[in-house]
Amino acid sequence: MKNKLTDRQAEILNFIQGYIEQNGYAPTLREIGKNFAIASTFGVKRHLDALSKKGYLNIGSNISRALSLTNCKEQEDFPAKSSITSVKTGNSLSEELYNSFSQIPIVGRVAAGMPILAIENIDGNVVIDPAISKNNPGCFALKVKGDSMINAGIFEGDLIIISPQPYATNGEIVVALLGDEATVKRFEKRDDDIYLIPENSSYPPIPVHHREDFSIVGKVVGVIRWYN
Amino acid sequence: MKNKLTDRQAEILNFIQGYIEQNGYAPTLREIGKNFAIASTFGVKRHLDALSKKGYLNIGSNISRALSLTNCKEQEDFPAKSSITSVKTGNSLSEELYNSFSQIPIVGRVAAGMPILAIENIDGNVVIDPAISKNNPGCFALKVKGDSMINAGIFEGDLIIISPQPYATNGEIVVALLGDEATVKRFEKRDDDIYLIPENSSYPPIPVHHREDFSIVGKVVGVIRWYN
DNA sequence: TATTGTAGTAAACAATTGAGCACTATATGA
DNA sequence: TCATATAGTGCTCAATTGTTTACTACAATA
Repeated sequence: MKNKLTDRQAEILNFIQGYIEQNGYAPTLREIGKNFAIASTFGVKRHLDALSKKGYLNIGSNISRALSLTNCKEQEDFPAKSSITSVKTGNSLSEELYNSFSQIPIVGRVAAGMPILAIENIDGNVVIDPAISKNNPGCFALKVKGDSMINAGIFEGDLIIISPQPYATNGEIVVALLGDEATVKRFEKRDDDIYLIPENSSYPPIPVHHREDFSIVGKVVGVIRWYN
Repeated sequence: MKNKLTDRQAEILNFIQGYIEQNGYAPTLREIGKNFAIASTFGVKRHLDALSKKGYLNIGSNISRALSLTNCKEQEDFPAKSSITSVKTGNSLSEELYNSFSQIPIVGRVAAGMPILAIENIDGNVVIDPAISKNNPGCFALKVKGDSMINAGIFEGDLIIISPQPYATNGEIVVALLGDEATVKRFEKRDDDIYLIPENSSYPPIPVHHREDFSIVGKVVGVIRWYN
């Protein structure tokens, strides 16, 4: 397992496990800190984040006492190195989820250049079905602004899942760059002319075949919407 | 322990147990209230105090999410209650499928009775963001048929995520049973009249206030669509 | 030398969350 | 009819608690 814990992290993980067993609920950051003489909650938090990133801990964000161990932990007590096969079969769901197989970044803002691929703009992460991310390596999520695709069932605030690719075929919904701006549109090629077609009768198709600042970022492979 | 629980108390105890199993930590007063349409935390708290007094629940005072079951619960569980209840609470279902992660069942077909809760109809599973299933314990997915909600961005073939609850508030999108049929509609209550409103101008609102075969299955908390 | 990862402090902030009070309503029995 | 238990609303309050920013320190390493 590549996710090795530091001594400190292992200690803390151990403490959390014990605390939960004793009390039936998880400790707070401050309680953990108190037990390890860590005065700042931030110091504790970074340990927890590390444990989470390495797949040993689930953390409910912004939720009190929402720590729970993954199934990883129990196995960890004996340091036999596990093969790929056992990782795959064992209790692999949690591992897969945390190995960025199905946890993909949400790119919040879309600005100049090719910022979609920049790490700076990441707004968070969302877990999607592993079956999807497996078929679309490198995929990421975008939060939709505007209403140009409502007839295609893509609304403001929706998350769209993008599979990066520089091309598209007729009828596919794509994310494209037009100069500085990134938009979601339906891709349509007629003869030699290429159009980006909004799925909203209020907006006209955009001819792009003559534009040099046009490029395709990727194909929209999914839409996710959460109410509230 | 001979301290008998009221129906309400038993329901709530059950919910807490399920929540903890699914999330690894206990719900808040408000989360419990939300699931039982109890608006005031005080209403919830008194139920919990009763459960505690009767020996079914440990409550950490002034501590967030510090509910844990006593061993009482498991022993007295489900005396001879109906099969619906046990299916619904999903001890068999959720324990295996949910595990510590957010894999929820997809209910394929919707037919007579209350088949949404029957195991037979399960069509597969889908992984959703843990943040969602955490807030909507017992949620499941449905595959949409028909076009009555296209203006709300819900298309044929989409997966909608349902949080089971027998009530709804104005404007929410719900899955409701009308006799043998289950449909997705927007819930609207005007004075004493209740309507199920299709989000498609081709269809008229359906008045249901006088119908005895009407019931609400749950609230639509999310939509997921995958393009081939 | 510069960079990266780990480890920690201090302080401020905002959201979550349990507790409490006053009040209403309904059903059950004595 | 009166008391009691159950069930709920609407509200306020204060404590708990996770998050974030800015800064320091040390060891390993490229």
